[in-house]
Amino acid sequence: MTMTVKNAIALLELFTINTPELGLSGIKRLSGIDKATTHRLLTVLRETGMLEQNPVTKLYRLGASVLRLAQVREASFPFSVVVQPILETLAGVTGETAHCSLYTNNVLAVISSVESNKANRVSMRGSETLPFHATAAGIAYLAYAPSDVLNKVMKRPMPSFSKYTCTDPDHLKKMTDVVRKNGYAVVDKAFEDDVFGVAAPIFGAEKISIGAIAVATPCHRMNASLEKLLIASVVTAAADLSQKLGN
Amino acid sequence: MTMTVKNAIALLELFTINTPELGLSGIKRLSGIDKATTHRLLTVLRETGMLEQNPVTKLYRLGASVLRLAQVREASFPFSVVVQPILETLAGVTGETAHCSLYTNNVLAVISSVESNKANRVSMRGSETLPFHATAAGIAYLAYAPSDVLNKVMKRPMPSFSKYTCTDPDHLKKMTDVVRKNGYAVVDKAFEDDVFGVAAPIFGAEKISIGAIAVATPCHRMNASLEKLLIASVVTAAADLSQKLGN
DNA sequence: TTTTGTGGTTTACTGATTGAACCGATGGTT
DNA sequence: AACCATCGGTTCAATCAGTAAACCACAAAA
Repeated sequence: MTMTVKNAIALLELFTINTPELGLSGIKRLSGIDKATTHRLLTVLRETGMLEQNPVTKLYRLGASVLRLAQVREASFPFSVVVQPILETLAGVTGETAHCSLYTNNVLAVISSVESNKANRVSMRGSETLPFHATAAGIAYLAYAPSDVLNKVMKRPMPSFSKYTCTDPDHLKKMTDVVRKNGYAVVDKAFEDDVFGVAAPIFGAEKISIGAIAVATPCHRMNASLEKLLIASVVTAAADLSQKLGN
Repeated sequence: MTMTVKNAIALLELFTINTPELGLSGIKRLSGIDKATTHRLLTVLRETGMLEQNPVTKLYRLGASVLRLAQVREASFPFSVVVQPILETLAGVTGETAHCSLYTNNVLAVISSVESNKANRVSMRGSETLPFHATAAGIAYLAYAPSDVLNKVMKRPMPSFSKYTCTDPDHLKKMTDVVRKNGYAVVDKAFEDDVFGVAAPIFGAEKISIGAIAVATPCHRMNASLEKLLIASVVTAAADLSQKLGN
């Protein structure tokens, strides 16, 4: 139902850091929506300021309206501004890339990240949304998410990103059990080869997770003592954030 | 046409800094849309992450999706991050409240502002969008806007906010002529009693304005030398911003 | 008990949405 | 120059998704 609105929002979601500008044909291709429909949706989105169109290249990009909306949200429910220093501390203490993601639209959206200053580090460019089943952040989130979210994820296909990706629903469920026991998630090489991730959930009201805070390290740098440090730091950071959010 | 999407976006625009959380009935009241329709739109917006709902109070608020969208836009077309220091300088030099707004959805949306640190100052709280005909920012923008924008504004009713508000289309047009001659706009007590505003347009591609940068002062503090300072500072700031935006 | 307020749901009807086909322009190939 | 593939954008009849009125359950007040 209400496919029209869903389609319109879906068009907005096509714009990413790697593809910040798109033309009509590209949008049609990516969305799979009929070209005429796409064009009409784009027109409305342009008229409402959600999108802007470069008059010469005809390419569309996200408009000023999204800035205003984000501003309103930040003013009433500060997040980015609260997360930023926490991530900076986390990245500083661990020396690795730290990021924070929130549940939206059936994925985890990376809202903020601070990259390690080591030459060999994990970059978040191109990872704006994280799959639940293949990332530490995803597993950590799922462990404390409303139960229907976990069920939905288990029902949907779980694409494999590496030979270590968990693709079995039962296995996934067990991993969340472990997280609930430990309070954090550790995932090795499941999303990207050579990336080791540690994450802990961040809580909204009623002990239900709303996202996760995580640290990602190149595998070769991993060892037992670093792992200990990462876990302790991430757990602290997540608790700190949850508390600052007033929950 | 495509009223559905327009309505959906309109619902998002109802959330403001002063009313960051709204219930179904309130949204229905503000939007004038049928309750069932409103509810279904809200449901879709919630499912897509544009809105979140407090499970206990049932109130809706803007969701994490808007943060992600804003992040994408900022990454590809930095604005807030570029404007911020310029506004800080502007507010510092003039000692008055400075703000920057962009054209969206038939209004100027205040994207960023830095308030004066004087006790008696102009606050931007509650002024998230500015009417064209009654603010210095609006006039400055209109003077260099695509001609159809000015025509549209002149055709629509121009509500009066004070006894000095310009409500005559011809008068408005003349004001924009003056702006084009001077390069800046000066508007006295037209939007709020006791507020004096100076603004200059900021340019995108092709010498077409995309918004404005402005300074607002309590009237009683105004005098000829302060006006000179404001004008010079605003013009400089706007030019600086336009140039930094790469146009 | 009745009224008025929430948030939320169901229904038959209808008008808005859809998508194949089309258009004109642009740019590269042969 | 003729050709082909794209591009962005438009048309219009068929149909399907959205609408609005009425309804429900609950809570607080009168």
